Amino acid sequence: MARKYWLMKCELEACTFDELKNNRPDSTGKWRGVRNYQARNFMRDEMKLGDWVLFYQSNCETPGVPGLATIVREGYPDPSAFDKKNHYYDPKSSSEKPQWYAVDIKWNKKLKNYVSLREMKATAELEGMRVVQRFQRLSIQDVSKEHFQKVCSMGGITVKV
DNA sequence: GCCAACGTTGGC
DNA sequence: GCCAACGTTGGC
Repeated sequence: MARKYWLMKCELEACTFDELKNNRPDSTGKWRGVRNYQARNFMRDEMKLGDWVLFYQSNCETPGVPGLATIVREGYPDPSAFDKKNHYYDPKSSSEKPQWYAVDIKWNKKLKNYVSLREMKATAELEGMRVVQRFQRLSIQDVSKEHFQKVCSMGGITVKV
């Protein structure tokens, strides 16, 4: 099956890209707390081991992509939805009938140059990419191979895709 | 099942 | 901190 490419948004205060590398066991982050059905479906149905991820930082001074990650655990029921004390607790979700899913991602490679959203918007080849569209709030987005490669080359690295 | 109200996202 | 857009909720 063909490998897929994704963009995952993370707010800076949640976890920076460097923190993912240095502060997490095995440089692996558990992507939990997503409460949007479209993003849920991507995690539950489509993200596969080894898929590439553009790690995107939102809600900060210079939104953009600092680096790459890979999927190391495919969709599994999000445990934070079962935990009453958790901010993301959802009574509609149960282990018998989970509503929400999570994946784990692993730090992979830092781009030589940070690729800002502003640059991406100014790049003709990235036209049509979800993230450059105004008011695009989806936190997990599918990315075409061409767009993925373009962002990597803007970041100063080449990746075997 | 419509749709107004509300909450959240996220760039600027 | 503003505010447009959009997903979700809930009354009817």
